[in-house]
Amino acid sequence: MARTIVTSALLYANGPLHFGHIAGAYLPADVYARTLRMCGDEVLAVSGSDDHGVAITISAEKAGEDYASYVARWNGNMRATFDALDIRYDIVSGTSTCPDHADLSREFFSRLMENGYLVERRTDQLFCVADDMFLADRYVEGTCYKCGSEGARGDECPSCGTWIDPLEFKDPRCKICGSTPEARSTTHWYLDLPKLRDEKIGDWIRDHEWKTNVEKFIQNLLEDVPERAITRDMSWGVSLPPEVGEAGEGKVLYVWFDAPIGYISFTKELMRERGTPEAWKDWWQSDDTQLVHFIGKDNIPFHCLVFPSMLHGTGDGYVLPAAVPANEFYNLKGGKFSTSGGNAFDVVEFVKEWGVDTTRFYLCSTMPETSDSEFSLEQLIQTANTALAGTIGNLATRVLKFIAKNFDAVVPQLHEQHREEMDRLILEECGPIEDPAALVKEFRFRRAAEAVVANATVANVFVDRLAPWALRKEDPEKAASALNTLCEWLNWQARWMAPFMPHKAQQLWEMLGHASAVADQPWPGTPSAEDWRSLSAGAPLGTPEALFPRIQAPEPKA
RNA sequence: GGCGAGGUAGCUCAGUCGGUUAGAGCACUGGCUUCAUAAGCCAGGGGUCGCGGGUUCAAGUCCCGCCCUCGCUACCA
Repeated sequence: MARTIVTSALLYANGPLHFGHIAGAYLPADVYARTLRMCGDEVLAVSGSDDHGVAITISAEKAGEDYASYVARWNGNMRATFDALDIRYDIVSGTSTCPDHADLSREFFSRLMENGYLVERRTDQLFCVADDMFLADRYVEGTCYKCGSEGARGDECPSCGTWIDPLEFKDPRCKICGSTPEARSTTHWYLDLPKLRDEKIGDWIRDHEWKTNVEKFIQNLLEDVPERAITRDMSWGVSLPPEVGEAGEGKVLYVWFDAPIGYISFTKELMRERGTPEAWKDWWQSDDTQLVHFIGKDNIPFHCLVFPSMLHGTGDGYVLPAAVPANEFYNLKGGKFSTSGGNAFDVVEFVKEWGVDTTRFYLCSTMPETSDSEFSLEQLIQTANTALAGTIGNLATRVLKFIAKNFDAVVPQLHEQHREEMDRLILEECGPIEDPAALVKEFRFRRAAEAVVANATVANVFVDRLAPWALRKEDPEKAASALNTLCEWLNWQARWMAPFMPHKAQQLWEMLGHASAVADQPWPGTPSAEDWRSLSAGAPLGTPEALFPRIQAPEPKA
């Protein structure tokens, strides 16, 4: 049995989850996991929050909260959003709350050090006495020593674009409190990415098949990959392992170092809860596992270069990612979703108003797979009314209501003399039938969503060709055979819908008279004449209701 | 400044290794149908593929230059 670890980027616990995140890394992961599970694969889906880092401590202090509860709040927001959209993981944890996280992160550090992939360096950095902390480049500002403009940041001058060395500012200011920081000497550890690259991972990256939008980015990056500091002077985070000695006091692992390790530590946490504490190794240290990271494009360097380097550098046989289906960005009104910039809305409220499945489907059908794409409420409503209500929902009601009125609300009989004609018609002559799962496995979610609708169109064409309302009078047996065929088709339609629209799929499944869960059904693939039928004539059907009631477009707001 | 992505129909987007008349959905127009949620089916109009050069028998696709948009630039899909 194939086994796959599906991860979604750990969300930085510093703000709410918005549609950009969801369309980028969470919904595709969920659809992918649901699809693989129906296909019979074993899947482990992992996500959570990335809780450490300076930005969080600063925001928490501004909000007057302690770090842990600040982080817990955003982690809670994430869980609530997942629930609202029915996005499911085997575990959603957080790097500050997962009991296995700190130890495993330190173990990574230690193993990398043993294997000679860490470099210790002493450098000068600006330290704010008032705030009692070393200042990350971005938290320093001053007058640009090249163009003289004020308000240059510690990393770059926005006026002239010069790369700034904050130590060269004549008038450095702490961006947090405005006081003048001083230079202090500090020791940090660097991940020796050039060495890791040269000792195998470079070849692996070059030879690996990446999604096209990842390929160029990563190959370029590989050319001059720098050493990267993986420690920071602060208290909120994972402390360093004891073997670094006194130099490690008051320091923690840098967030981007410990964050991806969360995928593994969360798995450990889950397996311990399940009572099989060693089972995480079967996933993470097994050659048979397929590791798939769902992320947004901004995370490409970490997941395609840095994290694989770390995994390889431990020498502990960790699996390297098989695929990193990074999405581009999902925009709102031409700009990025941004909660701080006000260009966003409350996802939970939105879903309450427009519906889980409708939202999921629309996001799938507009996902930024190959280039940035655009979210629009008008289009969502249009999609809901045409593809969902018109094509799929109406197919179900036109068939099932007709049967309820004229065929006693049971599966009509297929008369043998019609079998061949019916099969040929619907399987060959009413349009192409596509397998959405095949497209999902290629990470083509947009086309997969289209395929679900296109398959419903096949049945709509079939209805129009046979016109059962006329046939009922001329040749009732043939009408029964046609309607039987349509019931069988709906039986497929519900399963095709399940990974994308779990609730509506279940609702349709029940309308067909099933009591089971559609998500537990094996994936159907595409039908072939030999064995695509499974319903028994005379089996009672459920009550047909509009699957997707049409929605009224809201009055344009002034 | 550096790096990356993008500019294709009114809108949102596909376009593989360069290869017939450049595709889809929505929107629009016309016809058919009346089972169904004013739903369905069929047909049609609509494009100088950002601009200018070049390579080629052949360029949306490759090369050079330019314009515009967006993102990242080390905390945020």
